[in-house]
Amino acid sequence: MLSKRPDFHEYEPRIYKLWEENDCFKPEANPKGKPFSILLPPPNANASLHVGHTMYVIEDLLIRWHRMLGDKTLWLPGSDHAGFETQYVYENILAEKNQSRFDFDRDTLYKKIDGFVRKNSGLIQKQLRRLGFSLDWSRDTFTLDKKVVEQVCMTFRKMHADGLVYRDNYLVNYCPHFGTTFADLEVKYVEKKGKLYYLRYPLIDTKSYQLKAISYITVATTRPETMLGDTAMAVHPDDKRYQKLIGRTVTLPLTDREIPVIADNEVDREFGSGAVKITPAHDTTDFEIGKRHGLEVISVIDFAGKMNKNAGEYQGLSVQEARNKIVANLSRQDLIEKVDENYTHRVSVSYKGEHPIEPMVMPNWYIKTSEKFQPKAGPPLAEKVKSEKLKKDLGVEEASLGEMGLLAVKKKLIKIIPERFEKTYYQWMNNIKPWPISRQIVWGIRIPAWYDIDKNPHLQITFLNEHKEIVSGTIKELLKKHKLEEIESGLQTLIAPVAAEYIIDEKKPGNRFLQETDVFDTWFSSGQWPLVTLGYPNNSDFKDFYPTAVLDTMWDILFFWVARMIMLGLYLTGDVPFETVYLHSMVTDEKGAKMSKSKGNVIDPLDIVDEYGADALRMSLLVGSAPGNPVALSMEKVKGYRNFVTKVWNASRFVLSHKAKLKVKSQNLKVEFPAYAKVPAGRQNSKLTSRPITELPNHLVTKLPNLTPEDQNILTKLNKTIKTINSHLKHFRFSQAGEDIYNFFWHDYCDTYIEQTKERLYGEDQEAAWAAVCVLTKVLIDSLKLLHPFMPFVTEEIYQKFREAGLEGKEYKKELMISSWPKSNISANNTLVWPNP
RNA sequence: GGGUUCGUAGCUCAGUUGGCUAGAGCAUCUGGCUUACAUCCAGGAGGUCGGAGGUUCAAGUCCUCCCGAACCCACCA
Repeated sequence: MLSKRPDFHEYEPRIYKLWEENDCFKPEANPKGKPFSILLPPPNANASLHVGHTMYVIEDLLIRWHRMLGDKTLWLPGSDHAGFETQYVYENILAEKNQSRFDFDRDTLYKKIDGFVRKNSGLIQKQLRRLGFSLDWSRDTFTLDKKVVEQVCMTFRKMHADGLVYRDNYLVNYCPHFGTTFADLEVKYVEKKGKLYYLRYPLIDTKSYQLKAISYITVATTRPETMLGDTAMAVHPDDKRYQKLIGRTVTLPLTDREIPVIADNEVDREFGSGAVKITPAHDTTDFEIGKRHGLEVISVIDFAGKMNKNAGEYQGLSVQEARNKIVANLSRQDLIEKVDENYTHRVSVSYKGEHPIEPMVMPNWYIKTSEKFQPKAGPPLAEKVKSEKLKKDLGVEEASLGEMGLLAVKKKLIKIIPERFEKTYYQWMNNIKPWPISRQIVWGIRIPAWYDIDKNPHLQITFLNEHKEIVSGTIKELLKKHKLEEIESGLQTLIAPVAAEYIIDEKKPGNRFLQETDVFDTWFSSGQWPLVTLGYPNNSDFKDFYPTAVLDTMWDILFFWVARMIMLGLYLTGDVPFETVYLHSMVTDEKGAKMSKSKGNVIDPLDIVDEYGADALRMSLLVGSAPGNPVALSMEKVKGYRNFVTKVWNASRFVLSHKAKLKVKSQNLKVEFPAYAKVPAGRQNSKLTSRPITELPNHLVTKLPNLTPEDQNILTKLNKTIKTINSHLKHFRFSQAGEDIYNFFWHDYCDTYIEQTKERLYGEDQEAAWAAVCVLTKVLIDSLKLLHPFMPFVTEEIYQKFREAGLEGKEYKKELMISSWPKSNISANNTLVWPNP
């Protein structure tokens, strides 16, 4: 008998164990079903559960539903090494001990972080279990597992062979604080108040007749210190004020250099003086302009954020110090026209820690995304690509990664929900830029490229010598004083010139080689997630489950992750990695504000699970949320669904108690519960005659002659509900589905139908009571099934109680979670029909 | 600058390809401790669906403009 209130603290862990021990989470539970799979977006290995992860309940909902439909269902878990994020966390720990990454060689630092991650991993897996997630833990994958590293390196090798990999000296978002570059997507902008300096650059040739009235040109800048790297001044070609100056030369103050005045459309005539200084080495726009005009790139800031040797007397100063000194010196020469002290502009900062980004020119590894290519080995693209739709549009034989990614969605091979994100996706894919895949950190998969030190004497090396002192220089110079073994074992960083020769190999190709110290961007490895987890190319999981059915994630990583998986999936397999992309809600606090530590409004989902149970939390996240829109999580809402859990519990308690009461009497009546005796005329020979009512298709049940109009009514409503819920789930309308089953159960079943049966249940007519219990049970069990994907724990617990009480029938599997989904059979005009015999 | 979305009851939001008197939860008011459940039940009040025009037999839903809010991308030297 059920207790008066559900004790979820007691049954939730017990039920999860029951499922796990009976292998319910494995696809082998339905070996003959058609494959249905979802990959859990891998959380950071060292992370603990936050409220964002709880939205994966959508995946559990889909997975549980399909499992009950009889599909061979796989939900595959994993965790991500989260390169930069994790190193960031670890460096903070080092800082507490007054240490930094510079105190260790590369390999030692890697091992320390590895130890840290291993110590902290596993926590989130436990927490995901508490939410009831039916993940197949036997297939758990970590992005630094051997098989993953091997595949990622293989992919890189293939891309290199296909001419998609290149190194370039490009202006990158360099963060001097972390010592690494960031992709554009990883850079944030913050509003900052600063000064706008108006600098005068003296004109040469002022004696010329037309120009004698002008002795200098003024430019406006927020970064006067970069003037040392200026290689031109630019004006708009149509700007009348400067027309005559185009092609002339100005002196670069504080230096002995002379720079040309050029014309470029990028220049905004309205801004400042309409003339702009061009520093290709330290500004994105300037870099582009410099490229167009073939300007020299003079870098004046080094990777530590200090002025370098090109800065002359300012060498060694920090950027800020140099700025002060330069402004003072210019001022002395009367070359500062004015200073706007209250200028608001947007400054680029790293997304973590918000340290200022210093645009820098340095060599990085890139993937070509908009150049057409043709695989060097294996079948040509057009043959390999599996979809006819895509093939047709790829043209005869060539396509770029970006084009393939774009077409996959345009041709509906992948559907994005909500649809409006397809437009955003197109916009991004149409303007796709080269993908920088190298990061200057140690925590990640090291790029398998090797430099022959004899052929590349200019490799720039930083290492810890045997006395643990940092030594820097070119390899050629360093080898004069140090042994190669000493350099290699103490290696921190290696920067190879763009032109450096290298070999791609997973193993060291020879004694006199050094490996690249950059690692792959985390998204390069997680971009291959569907392939590495399923065991591309030969594993049976890959054959069974690729392409996966649904990819569910928050919209903020649509480009970081989803787009990359699409491109890499198509590139390697010729097929899309998933058929539907579902972009779920961002969970906010009850006022709709984003949760953040600084705001102090962070809710720990496990606190909610402790107080109200996992089922209540799950329901709160599923109902009232629309894809792509935020879902506000309030305690009031959770409480409401906790009440619903109690309601389901009590209704079941009611049915179970009457079933128990009946059992004694039914023996007197010689009627075995819940078998039924009466079948409609003409169906006596049916196989169905000896089956319990709870197993019968609803359209048969409603025809039973000993049912009342109320019974018929609830069964009809149940049928309708099954039908609409199927439709909602099929179309990813989880919120609607949840609301419908909630309403059906609470209002139709409990408030209306249960009340209607009381007269019979408490009456004298045992046969009538028996019929009522039959229908009560039938509708309850079907409802538990419909509710199960939403609230797995309480429904399974109740189901187990019914089994203990003797719920008979072949169809009753041991666990509700692997039982079959209720069937509806209602024709278009909503009347019940007989099937053809 | 380019793009997307939102504005529906006091609050938080649903509302599918346009189709019966616009829904839910919470809050509120009235009445009930009826032996499944007071974490409950029965009932009520509360909305000119941001504003104005248009398309249509029919508009919360489609189109145009306006007002207000949020977000994404690019980026200001």
